[in-house]
Amino acid sequence: MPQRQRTEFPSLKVVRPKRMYEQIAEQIEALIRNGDFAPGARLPGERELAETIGVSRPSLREALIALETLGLIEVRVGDGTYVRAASPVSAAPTWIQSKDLGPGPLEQFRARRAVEPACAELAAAAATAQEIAALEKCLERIIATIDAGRSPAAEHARFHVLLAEASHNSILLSVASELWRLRSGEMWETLRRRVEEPESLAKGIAFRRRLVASLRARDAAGACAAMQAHLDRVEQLYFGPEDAARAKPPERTPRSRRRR
Amino acid sequence: MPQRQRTEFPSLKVVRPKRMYEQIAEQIEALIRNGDFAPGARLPGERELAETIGVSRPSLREALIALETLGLIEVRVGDGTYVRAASPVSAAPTWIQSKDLGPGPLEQFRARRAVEPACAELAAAAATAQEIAALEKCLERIIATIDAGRSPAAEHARFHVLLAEASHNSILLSVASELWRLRSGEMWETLRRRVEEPESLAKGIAFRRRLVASLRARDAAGACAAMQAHLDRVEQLYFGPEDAARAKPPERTPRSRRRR
DNA sequence: GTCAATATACCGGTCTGACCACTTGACAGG
DNA sequence: CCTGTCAAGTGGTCAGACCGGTATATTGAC
Repeated sequence: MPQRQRTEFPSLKVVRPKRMYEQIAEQIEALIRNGDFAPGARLPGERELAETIGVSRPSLREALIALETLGLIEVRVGDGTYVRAASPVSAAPTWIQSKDLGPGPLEQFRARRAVEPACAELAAAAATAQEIAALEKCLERIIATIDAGRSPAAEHARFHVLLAEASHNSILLSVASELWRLRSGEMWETLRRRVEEPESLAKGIAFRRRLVASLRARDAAGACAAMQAHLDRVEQLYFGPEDAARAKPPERTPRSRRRR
Repeated sequence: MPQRQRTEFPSLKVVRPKRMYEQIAEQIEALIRNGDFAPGARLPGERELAETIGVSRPSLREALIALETLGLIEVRVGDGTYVRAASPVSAAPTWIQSKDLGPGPLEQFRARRAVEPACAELAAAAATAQEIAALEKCLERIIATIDAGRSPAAEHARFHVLLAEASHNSILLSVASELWRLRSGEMWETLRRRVEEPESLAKGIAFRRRLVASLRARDAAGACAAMQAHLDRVEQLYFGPEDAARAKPPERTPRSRRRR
């Protein structure tokens, strides 16, 4: 049962008190993942559930809304709350995971490696003239930024997100957006310096020119290959040639630390 | 301002009434994305904000919790609500997008095509013995389910999610989970029949055996190739040989229709 | 008997108003 | 100048109430 965080001594504060709705949400998610509530099953009514857990209806409601936002449950007005079909499949602990620190650089890069060639390939087939023009415009802006002596990191990100848009695939787009969003974090700051040298930047521009040309020519294979080559080069820069896809052991992440 | 969904005539019901908290969340997200509330800025107090928008505090709270769950804001107890540092990159309208109908089957499949070979490749390098054992156990369950004359769809999904887990890449895992979750929706019901014929199911089993063997042998290229071949075959079944990566025009999706 | 219209019980949606716990910052005392 | 205290403001939680929507049992007509 959720415990109200007591403050026996005002100044003794070990952990940040978990809000009621978080505790309830975790508890319900556990029940769902445990199979106590099967997919498609109907949860007890809000009033009943609240009483069972021992909290007020507003608090329970907040938890349900969090779970609904995460896509674990579905609330039907006037009917009831149902477990979404998610459970047998997604073993990913949405709630817990969404609260923790993100993946590391290498992990991000591996995902890029999977997604971006596909973006390039699809974009070659699906991109509209406007989208290609937008990519070219972005490329010009990258050049201008470099000429001005500033870091083109943001423009680079924009270029790749535009490319993902041009693929007309919403899933790839959302993954690419997320990857480049993560990449703007501080973790990459130091890594980035290695790439931001004149020679490397010039190669980046050449690659992007080649890519845009492939898109214009509707050359899917060429676009894909260009992206592959680019990622090969970047991987060398970032992670060195030894690389070797290290398989770290499961790595217990204690779930205690929180962002802030 | 949010409008209470009126029912002028009981039987005239055009759209499903949007719940208050959804309207409020959209509104606040729009304000954030518009820059009216800059990252790091503090939102007005709950009481004040509720009065400004013209809703009750509980409703406003529900909206804030939804936005917090999505990671757009951060609530500090006893202090206030703050806008999280959203990057300039992410153009993805989290809230609105997450509530809409998902992408179509072909779009989903294209994403699979990008993600799953990478999962197989990485898993060959990173999978632990337990994870490979779990995959084998799942494969056995698939066979048992087929022998029992039932559809192995859920087990198939589980197999691929387990594979994604074995890749030890949280991003690929979350994408794969999402893809297979979408796939359990009704949209695929009819499509699926084509694949669920004895001959096809047998090929699926053979592929999975081959894949697991590649993992055991730490043969990344082999695992990747097996997955590629499998996806080739499945693509034929689902979308026919003509395929040809049609570049549908932008396709205005009116965002009106809702699941259910 | 079958089927459609209706009545009703149940359920989620929303609101009011209140009290509690926490954070913060001003202020008085050392 | 530093420190401990206190008060104001903020989010957290609660209880209870009423509303409208949904599903189902009921009733009526055919």
